Order: sequence, then C-alpha cells, then structure tokens
Amino acid sequence: MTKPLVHPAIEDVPVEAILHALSDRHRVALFSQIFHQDNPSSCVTLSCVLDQAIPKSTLSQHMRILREAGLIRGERRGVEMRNTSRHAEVEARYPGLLKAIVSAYAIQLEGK
Amino acid sequence: MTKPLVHPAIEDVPVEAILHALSDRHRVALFSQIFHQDNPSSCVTLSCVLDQAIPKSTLSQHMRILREAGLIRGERRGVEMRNTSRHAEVEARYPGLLKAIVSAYAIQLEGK
DNA sequence: CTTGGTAGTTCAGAGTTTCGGAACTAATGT
DNA sequence: ACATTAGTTCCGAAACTCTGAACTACCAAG
Repeated sequence: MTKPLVHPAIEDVPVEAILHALSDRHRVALFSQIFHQDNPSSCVTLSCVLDQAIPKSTLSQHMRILREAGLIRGERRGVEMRNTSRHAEVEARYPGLLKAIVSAYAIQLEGK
Repeated sequence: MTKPLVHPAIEDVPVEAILHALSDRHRVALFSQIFHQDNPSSCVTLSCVLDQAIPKSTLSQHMRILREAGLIRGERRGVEMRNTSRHAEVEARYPGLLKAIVSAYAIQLEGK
C-alpha cells in the first residue's frame, strides 16, 4: 500500500516555513528548477541540476521539506515521483513571494 | 574599546542567507518592525513587538544573524544600539525580495 | 510466480546549529 | 567611585540535519 504524502493547505503554512524551506542552497536550486519547468520532474532528474551530487536519502529529506512547506506537490507515478510547483496556490495567498525569491536566486547565479 | 560590528556587502550575501535570517518567527517579526520604522530602533524596544518575551542573549544572536545577512545596520549610540534596515541596498541587488517577504508576513498576521 | 532493477523512504547515530542563563563589557548617570 | 542600562560572549543542553544501510513499492523479463 502506497503511503500518503503530506500536502498541507497553503493557509496552514506560515511564511517562516516557506523561507526555511528555501534557505538551503540545494533546496532553493531544486525548487527553482521545478518552478521553471512545465512538466513534472522526478527526483533523480532534479538532483542533476545541483552543482554537487548529494546522497539520495538527503535528497529525499529535501523534497519532503519542500512538500511540507506547501511549495511542491508530489505524486507517485509508477516507480518514480512527479513533482510540480504549487506556485498558483502560494501566489494566491502570498502574492509575489515565490517570484521574488526565484528571481533573486537567478540574479545570484548570474554573478558566478 | 568598542568592538566592530560585521556588516557584509550585499554582493557577498547569498539569497539563502537572507531567507535563513528571515525563516525564524522572531527574526521576521523583528525585521518587519525595523523595515516599517523610519527612525532606528534599539534592541529592547524591538523585543517589545514580539508576541512573547525572549531572553536578551537570544535577542542578541537574532540581531547578529540579521546584521550578518546584510538586512540591517547596527550602530552603537552611547549605551544603546540603533538598528536600521538596509532595504535600499538589498533592493538594488534583489529587487522586490524584501517587500514580498514583509508583505507576506503582514498577510499572515492579518489572519490571526 | 520469481528474480532483478529502479525510484524513493525510513531509521538511527554522528555532526552541527540554536537556545538561554551567568558572567562580562562599555557608556552613562549620581 | 559605584550603580544602572544595553548589549555581547561563553558554554553546556536541546533541537535539528546529514547520510549510510536497510527497506518498500512498482515494473519488466524469464
């Protein structure tokens, strides 16, 4: 039996939790990728965008933190996980927040 | 001898550090207050805006984290510290970021 | 059905970070 | 000189994070 993934309502997520989820260099990179991507990304695919390889148990924890902060939705599709951004929902509650963060991250990358 | 406070150039502050600094309920409350205030606020004054009293050693650490993330500037004036927001500098590097976060925090407060 | 591989999760211990009381410093007032 | 106020530093306890090893879930081939 597939155990259910936790996906809080955005109303139940405090801003601090969103900022905390994105306050890690790996997680902000992973989320930016999902944010810009139109079709869902699997975890393995995602880990390729990171500048350094990380263990899969660590990746799994990072994905859980992003999920529990209401930032992404994860659905099991066969053997892999399809991750999509919950951008629209977060935007409805906290307008401009994710865009500002993702843009800031992009600006930071430019200067490297 | 007054020991010097650390104030990094915004260029040297990664977005993650800013998000980390604001990912704590006390720090985001403190920063929002400084952000909205025109004249500098002392630490004691600031701690009054928190919903619960916190020890002053903890407050001191929180202020240091905000300073080292480039979010505020602290100047000793006699016995107390004058804290001001470095909003303009951060805005120049990461447009819209602080406003989006502070607004999101305000929205969250509304719903309480 | 069984074996094998792939994608991701859970567990538990080591390592790191944060919290907060007590002792400290620095400036000012009496 | 002594007391007071505002903030910092130190350091041990508590809370969090990382990651290897073992595990689950699904799918495909034999």
